[in-house]
Amino acid sequence: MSENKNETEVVVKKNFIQQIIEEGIKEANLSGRVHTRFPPEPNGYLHIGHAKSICLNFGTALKYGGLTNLRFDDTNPSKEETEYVESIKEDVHWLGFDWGDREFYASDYFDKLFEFAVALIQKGLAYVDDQDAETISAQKGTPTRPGTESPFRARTAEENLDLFMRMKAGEFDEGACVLRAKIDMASPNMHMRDPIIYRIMKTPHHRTGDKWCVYPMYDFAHGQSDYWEGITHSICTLEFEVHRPLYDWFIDQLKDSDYRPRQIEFARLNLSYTVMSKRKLLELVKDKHVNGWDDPRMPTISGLRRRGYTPESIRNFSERIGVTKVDGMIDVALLEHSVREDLNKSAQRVMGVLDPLKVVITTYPEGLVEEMEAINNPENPEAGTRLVPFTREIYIERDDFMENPPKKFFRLSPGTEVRLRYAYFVTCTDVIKDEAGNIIELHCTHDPASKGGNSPDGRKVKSTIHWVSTTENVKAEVRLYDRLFNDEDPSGHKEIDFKEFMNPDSLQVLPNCYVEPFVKGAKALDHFQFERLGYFNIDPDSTPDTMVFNRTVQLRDTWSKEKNK
RNA sequence: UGUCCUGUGGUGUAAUUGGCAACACGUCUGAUUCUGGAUCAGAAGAGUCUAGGUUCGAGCCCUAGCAGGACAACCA
Repeated sequence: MSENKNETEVVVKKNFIQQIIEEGIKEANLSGRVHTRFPPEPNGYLHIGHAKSICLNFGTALKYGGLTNLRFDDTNPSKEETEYVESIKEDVHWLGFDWGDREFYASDYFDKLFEFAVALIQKGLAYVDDQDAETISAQKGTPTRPGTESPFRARTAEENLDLFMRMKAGEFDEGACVLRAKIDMASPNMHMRDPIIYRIMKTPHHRTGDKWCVYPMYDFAHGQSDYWEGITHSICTLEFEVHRPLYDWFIDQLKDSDYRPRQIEFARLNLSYTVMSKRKLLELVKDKHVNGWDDPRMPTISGLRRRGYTPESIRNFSERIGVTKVDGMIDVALLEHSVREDLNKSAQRVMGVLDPLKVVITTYPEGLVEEMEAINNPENPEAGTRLVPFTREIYIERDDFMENPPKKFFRLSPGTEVRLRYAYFVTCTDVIKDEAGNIIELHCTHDPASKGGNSPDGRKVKSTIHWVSTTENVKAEVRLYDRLFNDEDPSGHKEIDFKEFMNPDSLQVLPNCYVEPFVKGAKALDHFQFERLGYFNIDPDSTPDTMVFNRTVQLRDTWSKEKNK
C-alpha cells in the first residue's frame, strides 16, 4: 500500500460483508479466519468494476488480518489467453495489492475436479447425457414451469463411468454428450435442474495444452476451488445469487469437516456515462471507436492509468462508494472527485497554454530573460519552488482575453490590469487583428514594480492568468478527453444500441500547446497540474521531441457554470 | 404463473440493532486566496416504496401489497 503521508483517510462505516465477517468471528464458525480470493476469467482486460472487487477482496482480508488469493477462473479454453493473465496481474499490482505466492488457476484443479466428478457418478449423483444442447435446454423448462427428466438420467453408475472415461479419452465429438449433476428437474431454481458440469471441448488450453478435452463448467469449478484453497468468504456479484444453492450443494458433497466457504454477493459497479460489460468494451476496441483497451477514455484499469488516475484515487473511490446489494448507478463525478483530491495534494504545478494567443509586453526590454520563482505545490511546502523564464513575448490562453467582456469576466480585456502569475501586472493597450477580424496578438504594458506578482503599493487586481514564454518553452501535444457517451446509462435502452449514444467529441487533440520548460525530461505517466486548467499526465506516446499530455480531469470550474447561467 | 434479491435527499452510503434520519459527492451562499483551484464557514434538499398493525416510541419488528433486478449458454 502507498506510504504517501498525504494519504487520504476515507471514513466509511462497516458494510454488510464486514458485519457478516464479524458475526462469523464472534460465533467462531470460521475460527476467525478471513481468506478471500479475486477470481477473474482471463478473457479480457480489467475495468473499474473489477477494481471495486479487487479493493473489496484484498481490502477486507487486509482489514481482518487475512489473505487473498489471485485465482484465474480458466475453465473455458476457447476464450482465455495468457496475454490477459499478464495484464490482470499487472493491474492488480498497480492498484497496490499483492497476492504473495498464492497465484492459482482453476486449471490447477482439473485432476481433482475430474476425480470429484467420478465420485459423484459412483454415488449416483451424476450422469452422462447424450442429448444435444437444444434438447437439454428445452427439457430445462422455464423459470415458471418445471423441467422434464432426460431419458439418460437413469443410466447406471457403471455405464456413466465408462462413458465419462471415454469422453475424457476423446472418443466423442464436441457436443456429443455432457456430464450432468443429478439433482432435481422440478426445482424452482433453474440452476438445480441437473446442471451440466462437464462438456467436451477440443480446444487447447492456455495452460494445460491438449491434456484435456473435457472441461468443468464454472459452477462445478468455483466452489470446489474455494474449498480446496481454504477460502472463507467467496465474494461475487449479485447475478450469482441464484447459483448459491448449487455452490452449496457441491460443497456438501465434497466437504469432510466443519469448514465450508461461504458465498456472499454484492452489487456490481455501474458508472454513469459509461459501459462496463466486457462484451461492449471489446466491441469499442474491435470496431475502433477507441484506440485500444488502454485508451484513456476507457473505464479499464489500463485506460484509467493512462488517463492519469492514481491507484490511491481508485482505492479511495472504491472505499467511498461502499458495498451493498442495491443495484445502482454511481455518478462519474465521484470518481473525478477522487482523482482531484489525490492529485491536488501531490501534483507538481506547472504553467501550460493550450490555445495560445501571443502577447507582446511593449514596455519590457527585448532579449531579456528573467527567472520568476514559482511554487511547486501550494498544498505541500516541502515541494519547494522552481524558476520560470519570462520574456517580452509570451502566450496566454485565448479565452483569458475578451474584447467586450461581460460583467463577471475579470480576466484580461482592453484597459484592464491583470496579474501574470508569478511575473508582472500587465494592462492591455492594443488588440491586433488580421484582415478577417480575428485577434492575432495583444499588446500590453507592464508595471516593473510588480515583479514577482505583487505591487508595492498594495494595488489589487481582479485576476491572475497563466502564461508561457514564446521562446523559453516546450512545445507539446495535449489530448483532451470528455465522457465517451452522452447518455447517463448508454446500456439502459432496450431498443437502442449503446453506440448510438457515443459522444463524437470525446477526444480533442491540440497539437500546438506550450508548456514551461520545467516538464522537460519527465517520464511517461508523470502527473502535473497545469494551473487553472486541470490535471495532466504524460502519455506513453510522448517522445523527447514531442511531448504528449493527457488531460486527466479539469479543475473544478465555477466560472464555466457562471457563464452558462 | 415460480425461485432468489433489493427499495433511505439529485447520486452513493449510514443510523450504536426500537429512541425524533447522519456522512460523502453534487448544488447554492459567504469568507479567504497570486490557480474563478484548494481551504474555511454556512444553506437548501429525504421523513425512509405504499397501506395497515405491534409499541410510550418504527427506517429498523409483523401483515398485505407495489416497484425494480437476477435466473431458462455445453459462458463466467
